[in-house]
Amino acid sequence: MSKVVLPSQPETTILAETFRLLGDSTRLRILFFCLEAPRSVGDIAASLDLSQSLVSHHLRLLRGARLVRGNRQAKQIFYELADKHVSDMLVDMAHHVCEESGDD
Amino acid sequence: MSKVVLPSQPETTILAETFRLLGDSTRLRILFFCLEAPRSVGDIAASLDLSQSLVSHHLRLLRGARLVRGNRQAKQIFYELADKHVSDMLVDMAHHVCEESGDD
DNA sequence: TAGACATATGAACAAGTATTGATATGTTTG
DNA sequence: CAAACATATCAATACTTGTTCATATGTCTA
Repeated sequence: MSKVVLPSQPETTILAETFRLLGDSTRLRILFFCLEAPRSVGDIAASLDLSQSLVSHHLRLLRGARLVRGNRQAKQIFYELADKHVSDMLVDMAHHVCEESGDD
Repeated sequence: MSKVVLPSQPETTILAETFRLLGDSTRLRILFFCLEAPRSVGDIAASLDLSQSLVSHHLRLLRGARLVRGNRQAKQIFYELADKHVSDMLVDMAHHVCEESGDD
C-alpha cells in the first residue's frame, strides 16, 4: 500500500545536498552539540576542540542549508537547530544507528 | 522532555558515513529506483542513464554500508533496499524536503 | 575612538571521491 | 568447452571539499 513517489530531479538534488552536509563527523558533532542547547561559536570550538575558523566555516554551510539558525546576543552568536524537523531527524537517525538491527 | 543523548564517537562516525553515502544524487537516484522494486544492475544503468561500471561502483558502496542487498537470479543480480529502516528513512526525508515547512 | 573580544571570510593546500574506460570474474546456453 | 551475457574490479583522472592560517568585520567597554 501507500505507493512510494520518486522525488523529482530538483528534490533529489536538495535531498542529496542535505545528506552531504550531514555526512561529515565534524558537522554532526556541531549539530548534536547545538541540539541540547543554543551554543556560541566559541563554546562549540572549545567544547569540541576545533578551531574557531573551522567551526565558523561549517556553521556557514549549515546555515546555508537552513539546518541551523543563529541569534546574536551581544558579542556572541548562539546557534541552534533550525526547526523541529531537523532535530527530530537527527535523533531518529541516531537511534537507527544505535539499534543496528537487521529485521529480515 | 525525553532527554537527547549525544552519540558516542564511533556512533557519530557510522552516522556520518551513512549520511555521506546518501549525500550523492546518483546514489540517491539508485536507492529510490530500487525502493519501488528490486532492480538489476543493467536495469538501473539503463533507466537512470548511467554506465554499468558506475552503477556497480555505487552499489558496492551501498552494499558495504548495508543500505542495499542483492539477490542473484540466474545471470542478473537484483538489488533492493536492505531493510525497512532504510526505506522508511528515505521516504521520510523525501517528505521533509517536499514540505519545506518552517514550523517555528 | 582605541583596544579587546567574538565571529566571519578569503586564499591555499591536502585528502577524498565520483566518474570513466578497459579488463576480469562469474553464469548460462549452444 | 566456447561464446555471450551480466556484473565486478582495477587504474587513472578530474573534481569536490575539509582544514589551516591570516585577515577582515562586527560588537562592546574604558
